[in-house]
Amino acid sequence: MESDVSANSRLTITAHALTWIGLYQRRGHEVATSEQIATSVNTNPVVIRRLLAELRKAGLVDSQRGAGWMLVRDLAAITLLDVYQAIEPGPVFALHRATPDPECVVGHGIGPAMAAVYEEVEAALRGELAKTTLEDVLRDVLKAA
Amino acid sequence: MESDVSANSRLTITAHALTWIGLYQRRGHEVATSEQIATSVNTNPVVIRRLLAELRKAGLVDSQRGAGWMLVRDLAAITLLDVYQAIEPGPVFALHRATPDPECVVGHGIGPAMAAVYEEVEAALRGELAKTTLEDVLRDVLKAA
DNA sequence: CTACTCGTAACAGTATTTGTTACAAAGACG
DNA sequence: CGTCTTTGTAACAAATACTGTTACGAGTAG
Repeated sequence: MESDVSANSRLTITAHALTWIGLYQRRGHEVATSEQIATSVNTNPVVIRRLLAELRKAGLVDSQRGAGWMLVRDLAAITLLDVYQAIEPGPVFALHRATPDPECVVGHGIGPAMAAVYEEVEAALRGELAKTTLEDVLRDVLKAA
Repeated sequence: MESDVSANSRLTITAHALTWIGLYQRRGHEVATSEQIATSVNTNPVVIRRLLAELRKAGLVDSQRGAGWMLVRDLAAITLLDVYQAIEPGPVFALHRATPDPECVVGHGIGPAMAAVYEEVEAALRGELAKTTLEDVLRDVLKAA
């Protein structure tokens, strides 16, 4: 009814996947398959492969056919900002879809004014995401168990 | 191609509308019509009425049939956070759509862990939006002219 | 060769945002 | 009282995004 599916669960899913791989590797395994991860996340393996493919482009994970996925960096060296930037290239806020009336004072100047604000907002958002590493996330997860 | 329409322009449009009303009133007019505002924003009047209707619920503006819209508070007393909260009730990030595997350590603990992070991120976002008033926006707009 | 898994295209279903038309409702005013 | 203006909303279409799903080709290991 008001489940708000507009919001992205991509960061949640991806952080979940990476944390799972990290814990699995820490327990002595080489690689994790997308199906194993998908079982924990409760989704389809293709969803996992799609997201992890983005992370591979960003150099956070690597994969091998017939085997599975592995971390390139340690969990402590990956922040949520790294993950966010790998999977969410777009901004949170957008300017006008259609160019406002340039004859109007407000229509002329509102774009740059709002853009300046949005830049600071996104910087604050990124700064906050950078504070948390996946090691922090795993610590919280294990503490809750 | 890469226009990123996923991002919301609602905050931009609404801030534009309020700033326009504020300037119009400052020039001696009582009310502004949705059609006047829509001309400056370059959109349909119904889009303006829909967004301003949300703001009316939040007590930021008022309207009269056959007349138009007016500010309830001064521009200096309205922050972008006020506007944001009036039109964007949902969070930026969402948790899993389907409940993750509760048998898995990660699946069990990842939800609360990410929720805690998201809460701080949204707090930072709100804090940043609260720093700017519509008076600040109007000042920027007039400075650019 | 066989089996396993990744890599990816293709598609459907759902939801949101935006733009648009249409029309009823409420006031202002002569 | 009748007319005109504008709001208040419903209804609909188009564009976009996200998620889930099936299908199948492409590597790699044993």
